[in-house]
Amino acid sequence: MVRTNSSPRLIDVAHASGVSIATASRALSGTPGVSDSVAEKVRQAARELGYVANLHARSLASGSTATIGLVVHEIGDPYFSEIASGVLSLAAEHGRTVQICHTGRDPEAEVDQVRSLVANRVGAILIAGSGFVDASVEAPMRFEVQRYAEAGGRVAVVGRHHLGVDSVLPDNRPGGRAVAEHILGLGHRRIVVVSGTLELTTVADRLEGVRDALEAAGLDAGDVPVLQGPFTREGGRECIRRMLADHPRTTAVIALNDDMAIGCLSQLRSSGVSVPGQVSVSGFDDVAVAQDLSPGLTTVRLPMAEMGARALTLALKEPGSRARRQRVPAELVVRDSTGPAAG
Amino acid sequence: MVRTNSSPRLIDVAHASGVSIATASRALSGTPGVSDSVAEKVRQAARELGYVANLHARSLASGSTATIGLVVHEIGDPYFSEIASGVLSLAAEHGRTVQICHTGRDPEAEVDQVRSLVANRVGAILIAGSGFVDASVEAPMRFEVQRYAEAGGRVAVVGRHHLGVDSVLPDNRPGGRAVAEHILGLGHRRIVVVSGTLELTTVADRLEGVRDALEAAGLDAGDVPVLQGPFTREGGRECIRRMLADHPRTTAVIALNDDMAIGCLSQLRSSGVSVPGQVSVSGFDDVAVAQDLSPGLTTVRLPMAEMGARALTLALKEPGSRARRQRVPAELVVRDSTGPAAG
DNA sequence: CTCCTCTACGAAAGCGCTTACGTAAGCGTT
DNA sequence: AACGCTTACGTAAGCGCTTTCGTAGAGGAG
Repeated sequence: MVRTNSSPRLIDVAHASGVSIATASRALSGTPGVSDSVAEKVRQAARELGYVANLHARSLASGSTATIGLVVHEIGDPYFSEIASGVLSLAAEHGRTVQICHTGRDPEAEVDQVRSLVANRVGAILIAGSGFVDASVEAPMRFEVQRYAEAGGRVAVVGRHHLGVDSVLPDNRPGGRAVAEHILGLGHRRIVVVSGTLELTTVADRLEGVRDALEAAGLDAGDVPVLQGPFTREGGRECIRRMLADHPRTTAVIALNDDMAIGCLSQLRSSGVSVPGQVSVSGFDDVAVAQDLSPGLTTVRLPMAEMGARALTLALKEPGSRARRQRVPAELVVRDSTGPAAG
Repeated sequence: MVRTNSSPRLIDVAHASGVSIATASRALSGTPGVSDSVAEKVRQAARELGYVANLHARSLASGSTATIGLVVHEIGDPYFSEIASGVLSLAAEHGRTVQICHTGRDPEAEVDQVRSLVANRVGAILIAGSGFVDASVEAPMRFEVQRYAEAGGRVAVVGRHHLGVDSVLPDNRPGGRAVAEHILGLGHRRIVVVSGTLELTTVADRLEGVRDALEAAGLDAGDVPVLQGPFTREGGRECIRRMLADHPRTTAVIALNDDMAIGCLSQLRSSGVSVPGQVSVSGFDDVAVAQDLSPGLTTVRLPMAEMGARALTLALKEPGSRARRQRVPAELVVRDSTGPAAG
């Protein structure tokens, strides 16, 4: 913390304007019970002194903070940075500051981050990003969140179920179904799914949707290989290399997020496979860059920034008696990376 | 803030372990002067009670915070989100939390954000992103930063001069020169620069570098059109439309950041212009996705995450007697979006 | 045995605010 | 004229910690 020896305190403002510290406090925070003339005098003095309230003292005394905490897996990932952007913009409108933590996709780091936010006594905690299918991995997180919520803290999550708090949930399963139907509708039958680890609920849900479509089309979902890799561009490249080796006759790749899809496009290009001529590729999320790729990426649009903003709105509202859920529709966006199945 | 009625305080830990609150404080914060046996007893009690220190109280009492503030123009922009990622990772290692503000590229919002960080008494402020050429726009920011620094606050900036504080400065000008030399070396002479507003120092510096190369090659820099637009993908698209209309015989586009370059590629593709067959395109920054574009983007690499981390390191160090400057080399990365000039 | 030095701890004074409570003044009622 | 109500302010008690200072007891030196 800055040595505040030089920075004025409330009492300095009070002296300068000839009132008590209590009146000064009320005048500056807008609490009623101060006459207009006095309030203006105080504000004037504060301005002249360059007074800025010490938020730590304020929080300690009042028992409330304007800070909200946001936990993301990796801020460098466009999916999360777009969510963060939505949160930051709305938070600024509400005069609230946001503390961001990233976990590097490590479930333990995640719990640590939440604990540290609790220690900071933030006013609300927002958690973005997939949860884990394995309940035992999810349990410590759930515990921490519940304890915070019971103590009166506000929590909202985006894209995560099972935490027992308010949530903004994208239609992952319907989205998966829509994109798979699109691929099937183009006549593709030799399909491969490129996926992050199935331990993530997001991945599992999207895959579920893909399977729904496959089975609705009378196919055996078991016949469609699911290649797993890191949920990143590099993971996409890796999966394509495996695909080219093990399933060379594939005509369509359904990647379960855009990052992997971008890696897929990149590797296919390096390997001399034309898209969508020989192989069609689809993604999921519609990150900003998806439309500017070549070919433009067919994907499922999720309004990330809006999802972040909505989560914040939920967290700022009075807590309901039970956890609220907001579904966010997923919309298929067809661009140039998918085309009719070759011969 | 969470109603802390239920959450244990230091005094509860002290009682539970049969020591004074002072000893409990020392034991938990690792201050010497407590016997090992007592310290362990206290830690044990804290664990059992699920005690987490109230950071506001701690900050108020000790006059120091573990929080550091980071100001970026737009967190959804990969340039900034990669810097943020570097900062967050290193901060986590130091057990520090990061409060991120984004300004939406509005100089006034920027100053407000800094003020709010000061109010929060953060331990250090990091400012990422270009400054403004116009000194009068920059002045309020400079004033705020100086006041904070004089009060003992630590500030570091990345990619910004003239604020009189420690800085991490990418080699924008040499980078601009390098990429322009590359383009010239490929035989291009009908070149267009696609640029953000010249009011940003980053833009001005890069452009300076480009001009250096042009003049070193014996060309008149005045003959090379500089198309300005928003420093975004959409800006890139817009500039290409203008270029196709006004300078149809152009063979090379030097975009001053990757975002614009991506927009250029996108618009050229929609307009049926082949890259690099008819027109070569280069970018600047080397955002993560640059290598996965089609064609892979020739650009100038800046180690964004490292720059963020370095700025944090500077801010965490003991303040020097004078502002330190760290230069970060810019490295030309040649990929597939640039090729020999046609005919 | 006295004196001094350490060490390990407790008492208590804040850090800079907010806010319950007390009070004086002003005004309308009965 | 006495009473109550309201408004506008001041007094002071904390919020939950850290840290200075004081002190009791242990141990060594003289």
